[in-house]
Amino acid sequence: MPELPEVETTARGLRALIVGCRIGAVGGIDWPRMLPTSAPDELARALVGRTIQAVERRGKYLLLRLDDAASLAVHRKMTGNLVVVPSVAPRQPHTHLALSLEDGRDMRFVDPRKFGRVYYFPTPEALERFLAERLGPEPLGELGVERLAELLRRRRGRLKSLLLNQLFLAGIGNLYADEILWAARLHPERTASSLSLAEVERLHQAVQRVLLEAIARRGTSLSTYRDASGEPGENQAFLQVYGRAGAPCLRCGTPIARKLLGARGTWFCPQCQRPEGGG
DNA sequence: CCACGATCCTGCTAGC
DNA sequence: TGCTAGCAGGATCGTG
Repeated sequence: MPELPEVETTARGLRALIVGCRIGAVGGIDWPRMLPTSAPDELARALVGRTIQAVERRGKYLLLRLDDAASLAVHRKMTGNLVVVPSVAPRQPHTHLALSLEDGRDMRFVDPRKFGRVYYFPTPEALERFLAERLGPEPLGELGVERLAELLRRRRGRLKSLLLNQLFLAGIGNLYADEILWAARLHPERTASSLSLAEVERLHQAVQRVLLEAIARRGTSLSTYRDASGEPGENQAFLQVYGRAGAPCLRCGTPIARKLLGARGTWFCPQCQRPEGGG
C-alpha cells in the first residue's frame, strides 16, 4: 500500500525521469471510473502537447504540474503504480492509463485492484481546494511538538484512528501507523487527548524517524509496490510489528498481538505498548 | 465529535 | 488437484 514514503520515493523517481518531457499521446484508458473529474476524451485533449513542469507529493497524492497551470493528482490507494517504461514495452496487465512522452517513453498507471484514481484539475486553485478539503499538515513539514500536542488535545478518538485520518496528518496509512505507535511505545487504542507531553514527544519523534527511515529505504514493498523505475523498496526487511503476529517483539520478546481496530489489522506489542493508564 | 458498517475491486490464501 | 469463500484495505458516505 503506497503511503507517504512510497509516494515520496515515486515522486523523486518521476521527477528525475519525466520533468521537462512533453506528452504526445494519451491512451490505454479502460476504466473510466478512475477519472472522477474528467471524461477520457477530455483528459486526452487536455494533456496532449503539455509539458510536465514539476512532480510533487502531498499526503499520499502524487502531483504532476503541467505547463498550462493544469495538474494531475494521482492517488494509488492499495495497488496502484506509476512506472516509466519504453513505449514499445508490452503493456502489462491492469494498465489503465498510458501517457506517451515524445521521447519514446510511456508513463503508465498500473492498478490491479482498480481503487486508484487520477484527478485532472484545470487550475492551481481547483487543485488546492481539492487538497485542502482532504489533507491536514505534512508530518515531515511544519509539524512541531507543540503543534502536535495542540492537535491531539482536542481529540477524543483512538490514537491509531487519528493517525489514519488524513485531515489530522497527511500521508500515514495502516502500515506506518502501527510502526510509528510501536516506535513511540503507545497503545493504538489510547485516547488521543490523554497523552502526556513526554508521550507526545515520543510520538513526534517516532513519526519523523519511521517515515524518514522508510524514505531512505525507498519504501516498503510487501506485494505490489514498485517505484517509478519498477524497482521494489527495501523497508519490508525492517518492519518492527506490521504483519508480525505471534513473533517476538524486537524490543522485549513478548509475542506481537494482532487485533481489528476500525476494520483494520492492527499489530502491537502488548508489553511495550500499554493501554490507557498503563504508561 | 466519534464509532461502525458498507462500498468499491481483484489477487491471494486457507480450507475442503 | 481444483474449487470456493473470505480476506486485505484507503477513502467516502450513511447511520447511530
